[in-house]
Amino acid sequence: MSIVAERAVAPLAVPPASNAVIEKLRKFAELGRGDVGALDAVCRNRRTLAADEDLVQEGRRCYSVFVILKGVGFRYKYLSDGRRQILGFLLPGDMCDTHFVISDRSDHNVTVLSGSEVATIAIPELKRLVAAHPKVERALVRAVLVEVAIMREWLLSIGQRGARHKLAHFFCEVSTRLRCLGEVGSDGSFFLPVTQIELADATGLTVVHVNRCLQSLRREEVVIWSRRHFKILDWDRLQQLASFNDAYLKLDRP
Amino acid sequence: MSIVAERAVAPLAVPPASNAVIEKLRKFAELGRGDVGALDAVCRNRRTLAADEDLVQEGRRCYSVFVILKGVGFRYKYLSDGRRQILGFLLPGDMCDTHFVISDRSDHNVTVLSGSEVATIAIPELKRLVAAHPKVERALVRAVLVEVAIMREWLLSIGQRGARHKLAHFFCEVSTRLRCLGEVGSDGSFFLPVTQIELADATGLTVVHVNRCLQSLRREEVVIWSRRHFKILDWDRLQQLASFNDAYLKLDRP
DNA sequence: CGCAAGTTTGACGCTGCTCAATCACTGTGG
DNA sequence: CCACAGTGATTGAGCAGCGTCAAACTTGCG
Repeated sequence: MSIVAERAVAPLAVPPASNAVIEKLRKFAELGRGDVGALDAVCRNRRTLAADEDLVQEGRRCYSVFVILKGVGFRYKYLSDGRRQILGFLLPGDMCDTHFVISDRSDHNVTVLSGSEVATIAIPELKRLVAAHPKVERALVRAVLVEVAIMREWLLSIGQRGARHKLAHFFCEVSTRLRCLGEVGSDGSFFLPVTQIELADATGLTVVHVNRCLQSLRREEVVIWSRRHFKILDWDRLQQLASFNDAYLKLDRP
Repeated sequence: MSIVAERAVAPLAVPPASNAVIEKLRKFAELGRGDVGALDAVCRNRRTLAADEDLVQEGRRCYSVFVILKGVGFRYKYLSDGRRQILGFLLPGDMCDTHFVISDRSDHNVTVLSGSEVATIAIPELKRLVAAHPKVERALVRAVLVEVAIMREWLLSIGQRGARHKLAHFFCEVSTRLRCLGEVGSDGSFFLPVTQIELADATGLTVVHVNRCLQSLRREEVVIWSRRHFKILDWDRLQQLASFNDAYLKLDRP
């Protein structure tokens, strides 16, 4: 039973000037040729980051926003005793902290995992972009709304679900989001470079307990994993465990 | 030791046309006379609600937004097994679901407590308002940012704090927000019409445990309460228990 | 090869949950 | 005015889910 996905991406259909952000925002609004061009231009300043390099730090002033082009990032916050809560994951195409357009301070940290690629956009540049491209602005606002909906679902999950159910929900959400990006194989496998430590901090559990729960999910042949590669064997069961409904991840264009 | 506040409001300083929303948004932007007038006009359609009447229901279409003028409301979400998570509280001046401007569906419920007064604003009316009054729009966006910051803090709290600390944090946050509204007496007392059931659903604890924790806080003379009236006796201790920092509730105007 | 980071396992016990009963308060109808 | 019901607060007993501590093991990497 191999865990590794056969190449999930479909490179054929991708138009010349495209990247993860463009693909994502296209789902939220009908973008014109000019919109796409402007988005592409604004993502020109790219870099690949070392693991655990913070993009944004609590309390610091920020003069630019970031877009994940490749890899995974997450927001997090510390408690004074050192406990950490992960607030949400950033997948390719996610733009973080668009709110710096209004406020230049952050109340939380953002980091990326091993060798992710991000684009840096200066705030004035972003302002010009949305001013000149109302459809892009609309799409960005929608993206933010989905992000907040995800936070509500996390509150529900962390507050009310039991440990196995929290993990099940996490896998449902992340794999659904990755599937939208074409990064889940037809066999339900995907690559997610998070450690059990991060899984723990995201769900409000301890590493030890996460480990045991994962194993029980493996024993029941729901999810298996091996070195950051996960594979969902029984989606129905997983969804049922999580009482997962993907509605909150989508925003129907009215 | 009486719990009830001596009248905390200062009716003298209030200008003729004002309400909770105007007061709140004034903290986020310098509003002109026209802005205030428009806000006042838009809040004309008021009504007082029966307890536990839902303003918004999950999955339903919505054609208007609501503003809390008096009283308390909250957002919540159910799990399929009936467990409920409260996602956040709405205090006077809070406008809920401004995002209906973009999407007309809600993924969660909103309700108000006993005899709150709300204003209903039709979406097109709100759109006209923000289009004609950029300062109001700016203030509304800021209000949303603070709301999201509160959600992040709740994720941290629910995920990482212990029971007593969750409650302490809850009291810190709510009393700080109420203080901004002038609804906390100089002796630290305030009226908050929530039951221990709601406290439990907000913190992800059970009623029984909430009760025991509250009592331990009372025994230690940190907080006391009696029929919806709370009084913070030892703010420093409470803040320390919660490791509370009010920064996330404020947005410095740059 | 040897270290560092992450995973896995075991033993133990506390925090917080469940179940269940009682008490207190408020509003209702007779 | 009181009996009664409904809602919320309080208490107790018992227990389990999850955390803590600690150690061994596995994998990646210079």
